[in-house]
Amino acid sequence: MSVTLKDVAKRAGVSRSAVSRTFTEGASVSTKTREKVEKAADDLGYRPNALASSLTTGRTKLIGLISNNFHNPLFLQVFDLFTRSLQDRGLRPLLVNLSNETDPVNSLRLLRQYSVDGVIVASSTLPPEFPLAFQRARIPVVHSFGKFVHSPRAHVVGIDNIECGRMAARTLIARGYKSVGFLGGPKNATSTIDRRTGFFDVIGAQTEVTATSSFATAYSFDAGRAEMLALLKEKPAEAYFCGDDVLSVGALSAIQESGLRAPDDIGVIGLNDMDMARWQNINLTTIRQPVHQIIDSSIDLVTSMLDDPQRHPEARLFACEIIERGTLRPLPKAKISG
Amino acid sequence: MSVTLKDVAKRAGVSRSAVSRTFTEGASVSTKTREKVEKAADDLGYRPNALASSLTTGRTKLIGLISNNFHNPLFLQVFDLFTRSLQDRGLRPLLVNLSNETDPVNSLRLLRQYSVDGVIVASSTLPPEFPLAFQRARIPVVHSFGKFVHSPRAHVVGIDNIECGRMAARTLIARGYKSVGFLGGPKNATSTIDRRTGFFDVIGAQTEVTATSSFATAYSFDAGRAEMLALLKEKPAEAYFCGDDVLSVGALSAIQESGLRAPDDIGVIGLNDMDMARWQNINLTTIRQPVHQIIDSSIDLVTSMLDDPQRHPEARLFACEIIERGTLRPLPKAKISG
DNA sequence: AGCAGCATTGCAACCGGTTGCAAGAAATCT
DNA sequence: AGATTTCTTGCAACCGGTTGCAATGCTGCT
Repeated sequence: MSVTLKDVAKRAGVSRSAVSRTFTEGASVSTKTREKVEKAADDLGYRPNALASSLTTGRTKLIGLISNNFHNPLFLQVFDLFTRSLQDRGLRPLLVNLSNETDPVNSLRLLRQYSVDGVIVASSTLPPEFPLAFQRARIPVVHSFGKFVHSPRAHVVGIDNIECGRMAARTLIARGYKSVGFLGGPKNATSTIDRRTGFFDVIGAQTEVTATSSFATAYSFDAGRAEMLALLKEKPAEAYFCGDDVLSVGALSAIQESGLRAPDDIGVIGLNDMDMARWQNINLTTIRQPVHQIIDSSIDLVTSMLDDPQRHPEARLFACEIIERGTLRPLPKAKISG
Repeated sequence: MSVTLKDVAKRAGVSRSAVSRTFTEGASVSTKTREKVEKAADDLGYRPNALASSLTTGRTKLIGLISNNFHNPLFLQVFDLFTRSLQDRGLRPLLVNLSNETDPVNSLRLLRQYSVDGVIVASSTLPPEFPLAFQRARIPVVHSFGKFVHSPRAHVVGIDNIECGRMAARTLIARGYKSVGFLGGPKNATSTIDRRTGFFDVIGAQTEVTATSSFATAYSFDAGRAEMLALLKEKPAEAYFCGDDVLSVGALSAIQESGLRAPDDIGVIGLNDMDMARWQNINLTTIRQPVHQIIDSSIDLVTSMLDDPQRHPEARLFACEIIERGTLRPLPKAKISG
């Protein structure tokens, strides 16, 4: 069938070990044998079988990439970056889609059977307990886009959702909105809870600003639209902080469908800065998650754990940034003191 | 480190073969040994190492999933469905991102090293030659979303782009548009070429309809928008068939930004029916690709090749469907004869 | 009881590699 | 040149499983 070590060894007239060594970084082979072997390998089109070697080396270079966010446009970027960065480092992503089941046990079993070197859990909606199952199995794990906690039990890298809530609130206040709303995702998602907490941290300190909060049933267009339509039936706030960009677009759609306009009638600020947010016909003001850095950092962490499995759990936070576009009214002109 | 066959064998007081056999479908083991082994395995938390067994069985249950479409929202659905369907059949997707390089050689090498059982190339922009590299290496391969040809050299499943072009043309004609345009993706993409061919097949037969064609530099929002802005500077057609939904949304954005409206001033019909197309604030009339069926069929094909590697190459076509939404003017009322 | 026939089991070889070890070859030193 | 050190190399065992084969145990039959 396929060309093996033995075939190359025979053709080159050397032992199997010699062939193995020519293909092993830093092993002791003379230039003469190396050349013979390389010639034979080239002739035969030999490539070492990564799986067979993993048996003795204990390294597969496979990284489990687990996610349940297959409906959020941001995650197309996320997958793109993850797969590219992993590839660039000689690692291969083994993708696990958690859409059906949130049971870590199955995916753990699966990834153990394939002896992945490490696991990246890429999800903002999975609880911090999820990655712990991998940790207990001694599999290096990083929770990417996970919830920040001060003393994490497993590595987590992401943003500070509480701080994002604060940023959103400050942004709305600075623009002079007097009645504002929080439109979150699912009530029990940690990201929703944290973003809301930060939002009310700041709003609560403002006596002249009133705030409401409501929750969409999912981080989806439909849920955002439905929730906003409901809000529009009552007296809506002047501006909303939506817990996510897709939610925001749903809300914007509801606003437009009701014959209103953003930002003139109602302001909206999202979170994520997904690719579509910058599209001119959406033009969403939002809070950008530094996706690129989160991903690079996650991969750094997981690879560093390959060398040092006992590495102490760490939480890495990245700052977010307000991206000014067209769905919030502009800042009032600064008063020139004189 | 991890629990192996030997550990279980020792604890159960049987040979390693006995353990192996209890975990092999259809092997001969007495109920008594099976029970002993299962008990021991449970106690120890044993799971067979899939990679080790692949050495002797020649099956890894790994399927290479290769794509270069990490910027098209449709592909988030595609990845979702592929990963789920593969998982449901006990197969694991090994994802390869071709964004950087279109060189099949590297990915071929990589996937061979991991002895994948089969490969699915999921891309509408890669040439039919690409999958052939895998075929030559005797790796079962299916080109999903690939170009239809009558005597394919490798399995291909997708839609008939020529027919889609025809459908688009007929749809525009039926709505009474007299000047229409084809707004394609990259000039040399096979999908663009075919869609254009079909479109002009039908339009060319109509004497009273005039048609133009132009090409965006990529299947992207920006490219679609840029191209439409350019078209709007001259005298634009009454309606456009855009080679893709993202392109369509870009075009729609350009139309709106120019103070025009769809469908009142200019009609647009897309292709794909990505998730966002149905969003109320986009509401794109488009041609739906039966993504679900294409994917299921692709997996069927690739798995059937595992059993019969010599299976004759086959092209599977799925019919597309016009999805009526709000970016084309309605059909004129049928005349009631009487 | 004796025997044929089938099911179960362990041995040992194998899958495609890696690696510790000792022996032989080459290089360096005195 | 001879002694010593360092490089190379092949042998053989091993990684965690699978599987053909022959030996054994069990069943049912006459």
